[in-house]
Amino acid sequence: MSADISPPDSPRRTRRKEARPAELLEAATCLFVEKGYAATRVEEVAARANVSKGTLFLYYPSKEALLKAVVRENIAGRFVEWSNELRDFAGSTPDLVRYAFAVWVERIAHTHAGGIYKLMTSECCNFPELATFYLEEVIKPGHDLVRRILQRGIERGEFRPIDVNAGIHLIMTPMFSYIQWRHSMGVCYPDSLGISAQAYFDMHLDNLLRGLAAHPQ
Amino acid sequence: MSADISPPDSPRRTRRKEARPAELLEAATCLFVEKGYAATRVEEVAARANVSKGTLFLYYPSKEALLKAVVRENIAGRFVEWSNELRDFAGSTPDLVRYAFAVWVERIAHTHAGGIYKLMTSECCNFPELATFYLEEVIKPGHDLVRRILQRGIERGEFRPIDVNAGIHLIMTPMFSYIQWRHSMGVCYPDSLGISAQAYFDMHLDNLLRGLAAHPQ
Amino acid sequence: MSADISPPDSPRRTRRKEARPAELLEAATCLFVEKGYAATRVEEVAARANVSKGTLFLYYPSKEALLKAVVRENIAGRFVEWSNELRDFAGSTPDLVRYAFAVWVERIAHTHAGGIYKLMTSECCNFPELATFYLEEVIKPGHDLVRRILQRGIERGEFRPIDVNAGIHLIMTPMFSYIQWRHSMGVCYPDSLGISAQAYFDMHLDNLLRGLAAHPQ
Amino acid sequence: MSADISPPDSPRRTRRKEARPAELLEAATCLFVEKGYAATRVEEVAARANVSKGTLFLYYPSKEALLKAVVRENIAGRFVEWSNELRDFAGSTPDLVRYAFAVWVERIAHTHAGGIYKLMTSECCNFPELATFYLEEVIKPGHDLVRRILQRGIERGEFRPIDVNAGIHLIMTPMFSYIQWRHSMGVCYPDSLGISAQAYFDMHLDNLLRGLAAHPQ
DNA sequence: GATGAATGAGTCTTCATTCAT
DNA sequence: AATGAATGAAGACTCATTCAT
Repeated sequence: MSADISPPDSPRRTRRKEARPAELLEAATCLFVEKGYAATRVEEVAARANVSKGTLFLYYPSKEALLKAVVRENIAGRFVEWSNELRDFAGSTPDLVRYAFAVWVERIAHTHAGGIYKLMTSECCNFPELATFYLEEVIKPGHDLVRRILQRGIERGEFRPIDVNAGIHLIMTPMFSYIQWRHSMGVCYPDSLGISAQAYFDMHLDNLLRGLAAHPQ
Repeated sequence: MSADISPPDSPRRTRRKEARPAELLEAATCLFVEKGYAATRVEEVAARANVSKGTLFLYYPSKEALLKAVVRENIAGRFVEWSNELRDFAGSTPDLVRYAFAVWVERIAHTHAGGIYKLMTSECCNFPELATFYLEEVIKPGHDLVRRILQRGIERGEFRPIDVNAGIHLIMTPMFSYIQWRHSMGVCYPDSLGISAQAYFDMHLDNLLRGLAAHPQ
Repeated sequence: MSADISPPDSPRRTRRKEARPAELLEAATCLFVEKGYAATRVEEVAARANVSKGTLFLYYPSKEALLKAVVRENIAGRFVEWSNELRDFAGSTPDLVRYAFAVWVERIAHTHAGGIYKLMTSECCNFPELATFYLEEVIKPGHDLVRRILQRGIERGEFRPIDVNAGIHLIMTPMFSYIQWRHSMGVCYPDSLGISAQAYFDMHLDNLLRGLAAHPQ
Repeated sequence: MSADISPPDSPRRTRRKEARPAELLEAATCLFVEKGYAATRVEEVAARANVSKGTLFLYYPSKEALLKAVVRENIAGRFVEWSNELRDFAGSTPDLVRYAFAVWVERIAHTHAGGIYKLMTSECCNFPELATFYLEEVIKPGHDLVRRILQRGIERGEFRPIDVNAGIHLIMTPMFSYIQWRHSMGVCYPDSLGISAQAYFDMHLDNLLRGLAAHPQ
C-alpha cells in the first residue's frame, strides 16, 4: 500500500480513479436536475461519466448516497469568501447590491449550484435530510450574508429602515425565481421569460433599489 | 348497494361514478405535488381516492395521462373572470395591485393551483407537452393580465414608465417564489421563511409599489 | 369487501389466491433444500409454483421472508399429537421406540419436514433467527418427547438406567443422519448408503435396544 | 520488502508465494463452511488470506475451482496411515473402536475435515463432481476401514455376527451427526446439545458396544 | 362498472472475473 | 507476481398495466 512497497500507481490509472467521483457527481448533478432523482437511472449517470454501472457503486454505495453527495459537494463553502468580499467592499450599498447580483448570477445561477437549488426544491420532501442540510449550509448562510448587506445600507443611510428579515426576500426572490425558470420552463422554451436575463435582473435591481432608497429622487 | 338490491343507476352510485374523475384528480394532485410524479405510485393515488387500482385505469388510460389531466383540470380558465374583474376595478392601480396579490394568494398560492405550478416546474423537462400547455394556458394569460395592470398604472400616471414585459416579472416573482418555498422547504421547515406569509407579501408589495411609483414621496 | 356489497369472489380465482401461499411454500421448500437458499433464484421458485416473479412478492415480501415461512409453516405443531400418542401407547417401551421410529420415518424423513431440517442446518449460521426458532419449536419439543420415552423405559424396568439427556441422542442421531444423507449424497448417489433405508433403521433399532436393554439376553 | 531493496526471489517472498495456495484454501474452507459456498464472496476469502482479489485468481481459476480444491486438499489421503494403525492395533476390538472414536474426534471432528464434510453435504447437489469425489475418496475408504474393524470384532468373537455393511453406520452415524450439529446449531447455540461432546461420545460408544457385544454381561 | 390478482419489463445493486499497470 | 479498478451479467424487488371475474 505504501510507496516503498508497491510502485506508485500508474499516473493515468490514478488520475482516473481520483477523477471518478467528481465525474460521477457532475453527471449525476446534470441528470438529477434535468430529469429528477426518481426518473434518472443510475446507468444513465454511469454512462454520462463514461463508466459502467458497476463502477458507480465503487464510489457511491447507493443512488441515494449519490444524491446526497451531489448536494453536499456542490456547496463548497463559498460563504466565507463572499463574506470577506462583502466586508471589504468600498463602494455604496446600492453598488454592493448590484455587485452581489452580478456575482451571484455568474457563480450560482449559471453554474451547477443553481441546478442543485432546483433539485433540492424538487426532492426535499422525499429526502428530508436534504432539506435540513441545505437549510443549514446554504439558505441560512445566504440569508446572513444578505441581511448584513441590508444592515449596511440602513446604517449608512442609503436604505430606508426596514425589517431586514423580511427584506432578505426582496433580494433572494428574483434570484431563486430565475433559477427555477431556467431549470424548468426555460429548458423547453428559452424565450419564455419574454426578455433577456440581463434585462430581467436589471429591472429587478432597478426597482428594488428605488424601493429601498432612503431618499427617493 | 349490490345490484340486486338497489335499482341500476341508483343516485348514489351515479353520483360516485361522476365524482370519480375529480376524486382521482384531487388525489393525484396532492401526491404528485408532494412526492413528485415518478415517486408516486398509481396505487397510492387510487387508495387516496378510495378506489381500486384497476378503477383508476377506467378513467385515465395511463399514469402520464393522469398527470396531464391533473395539470389541465386544475386550470379551469379563470383568466376571463379575472380579466373582467380587472376591467371593472375602480380604484387606483396600486390598490389594484394590492388587490391582485390578495386574490392571487387566496386563489392560487393556497389552493391546488400552486401545487400544479410546483409540479410543472419539476416535471416539465420530462413531459414537454406539459410545458407547452402550461405556457399557453397559464403563463401567457397570466402575463397578459399583469401587463394590462402595469399599462393601466403607467397610462394613469401612477407608475413610472417601464418596459412592461420586464415589469411583469416584478409582480410574478414574489408569487412564484413563495409557491416554490411552500411546496419544498416549507413542507419540511414551515418557519424557514423567517417571517409570516403576510409579512412576506406586505414587504414585497410595499417595496414594489415604491419602486414603481411615478412620484416617489 | 363484505358479502352483501360485492359478490363472493369467483370460486376459481379465490381458490387460486388461497392456494398460492402453500404452492409457493412447497416450491420454495424443494428448491431451498435442494440447492440451498443462496443458490435458489426467486424466479425459479415462482416458475415451479406456476406463477410469475411478481406474484411471489404479492405473498411474501422478500426472499428471506419466504425462507422463514418455509421453516415456520412446515412445522405445524405436531408435537402435541405425538405427545398424546406416546401417553396412550399400551405396549412395551422397546415397541414404543420401534413405533416412534416408524412414525418418524413416515412423517418426517420422507416428507418435507426432513428437508427443512437439512435446510436449517445449512442456513442457520446465516439466519440466526432460523436457528432460534427451530431450536425452540422443533428441537426442544422433540427432545422432550424422546426424553419421556426413555424415562418410561427406565421406570418400567425395560431400559437400564442412563442419563436421559445423553440418551436422547441415541435415538435422534440415526434419524438426523439419515436425513442428511438423503438430502445430500443420497440425491446424487441413491445407493451410497450401501443398504436399504429399512435395513439402516432396523440395524440401528436393533443395536440401540440391545444396548439399552435392562436385562440383556 | 520492495523489489529494489531485497533481491528478487528473496526467501521471504518465495515463502509467501509458496504459502499462498494453502493460505487461500484455509481461508476458503472456513468461510465456505461457515457461510456456505454461495454466500461467501471471493473477496472475503482473499481478504482473510491477506491478498487481493486478483491474486486469488492467479492460484485458482474460478470460485468453483477453489471449492473443489478445498475439498480435495483437505483430504490428504490419511486412510493408508489409519489402515496401518488398525492393522497394528494389539488390543481388543471394543478398545479399537474406542480408540478409533478418539482419533476421529481429534483428527476429523475438531479439524477442518469436519467442516469439509458439512460443506459437502450442503453443496454436493449443486456440484455433483464434489459428491463423486468425496464418495470415492472419503466415504468409501472410510467405510472400508470401519468394515474391517467390525469384521475383526466378529472374527475374534467379540462382536455378535451382524451384517457389516449395515453395521458400518452404527459407527459412522454418531460422528457425522456430531459434525453437522457442530457446524450448524452448535455455532449459534453451543449448549444446544444438552451435554458435553465427551458425554455425547461416551454415551454412544457405551451403548454401541453393549449392543454389539457377543456376550452381554 | 369495479375489482384486485397477475404479469413482466424495468431498476437498483452485487459480485465473479478480467486486465492494465 | 500482485494489485485493485473496471466490468457486466445476474439477481432481488417494484410497479404500471392488463384482464378474468
